[in-house]
Amino acid sequence: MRYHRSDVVDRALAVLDEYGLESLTMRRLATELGVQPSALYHHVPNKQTLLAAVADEILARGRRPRRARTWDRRVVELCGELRDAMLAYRDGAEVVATAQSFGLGAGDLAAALREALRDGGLPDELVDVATRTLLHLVFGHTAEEQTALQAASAGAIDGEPARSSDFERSLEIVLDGLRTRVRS
Amino acid sequence: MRYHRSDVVDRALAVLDEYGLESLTMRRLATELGVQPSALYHHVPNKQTLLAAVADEILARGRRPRRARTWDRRVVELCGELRDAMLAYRDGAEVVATAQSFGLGAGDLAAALREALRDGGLPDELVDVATRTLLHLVFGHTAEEQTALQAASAGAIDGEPARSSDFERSLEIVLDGLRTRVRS
DNA sequence: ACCTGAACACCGTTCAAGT
DNA sequence: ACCTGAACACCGTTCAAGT
Repeated sequence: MRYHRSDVVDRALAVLDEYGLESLTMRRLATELGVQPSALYHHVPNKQTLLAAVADEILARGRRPRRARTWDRRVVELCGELRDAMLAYRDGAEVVATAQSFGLGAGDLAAALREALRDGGLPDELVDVATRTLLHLVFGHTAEEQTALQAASAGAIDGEPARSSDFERSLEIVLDGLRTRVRS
Repeated sequence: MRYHRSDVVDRALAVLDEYGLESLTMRRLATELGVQPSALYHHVPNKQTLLAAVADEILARGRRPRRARTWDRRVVELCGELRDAMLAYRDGAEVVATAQSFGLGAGDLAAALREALRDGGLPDELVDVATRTLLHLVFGHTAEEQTALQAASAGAIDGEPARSSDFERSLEIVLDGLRTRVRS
């Protein structure tokens, strides 16, 4: 039973998806792998790094072809890819958002978003702000949506069901703001 | 040395501001109050509730007169109040954002935002989405800004300094999107 | 190179008992 | 009403030692 780093990350993602982030402990993961907790530190320097790797894996598994031709359709496509990737795993939004807040992860998506905005003719000094605005929106909305979804599936249906169309509508508001600033 | 709930919350906020969220443990707080950990459970049912109360206190201390007359200036005023309130305490953004994600806190600000948007003539079906969009933006931006500020003050100046003007510019993008939809 | 065993320094929470 | 003392069931991480 000799493992590599990728085995540890894969198993961590499986534990996350089945039992949730609060159950994803180093000791629990070790038990799941049939190994002592200390053995994990041969593959990963610490838990934070492991979670960043899990976040990257979530994004990698959610990758899909990007075929939109106009800049605004491309933004919708990229934000949708990010949202769907996070929704595909339990607590995915929280894991990815936290990792990204430490400066890790989502680098590829962010770069692709920036490129779409630049190609669309958004002034250079607005490209970075707009990219961050869009990312904050996707993270914030998806985390809220996932919490609501998981609460609902756990039987606690309190308040609004947080409809999925809200995401698109929120995105459209920001896109309208961006269109105002695109050189014609 | 007999305490009330407000003493516990106040001391928790002091510990948060001085040592950070990761140091705000029930045991640490108990030591700070000169009391056994178990004594805290007389004033608060659990740590999550305590953190929600700390979040509310942060927002309460950040309250300021609201005097803007137009709906869009009012939105800027409210978002600025929220941001400044969170920035005033170490890890404030994370604490408030987390508490709000559990459906607690920021209720007053959210209601005021909703009111401003409705008064501004935004269609009813967009008021809630727009409010959430604005809140996600403020939470996301402020958390990122605070992380950068704290990293910078700790000596680690990596990457961009996350300029404060980005917040206003991000807000303006969303406001432009909203203005598109306001009935004239 | 990868893992075990044992330890260190912690957590949040409960509960009987005291005043 | 508020607190102590003691316990329960955990954490992340380190490090000498084994193969």
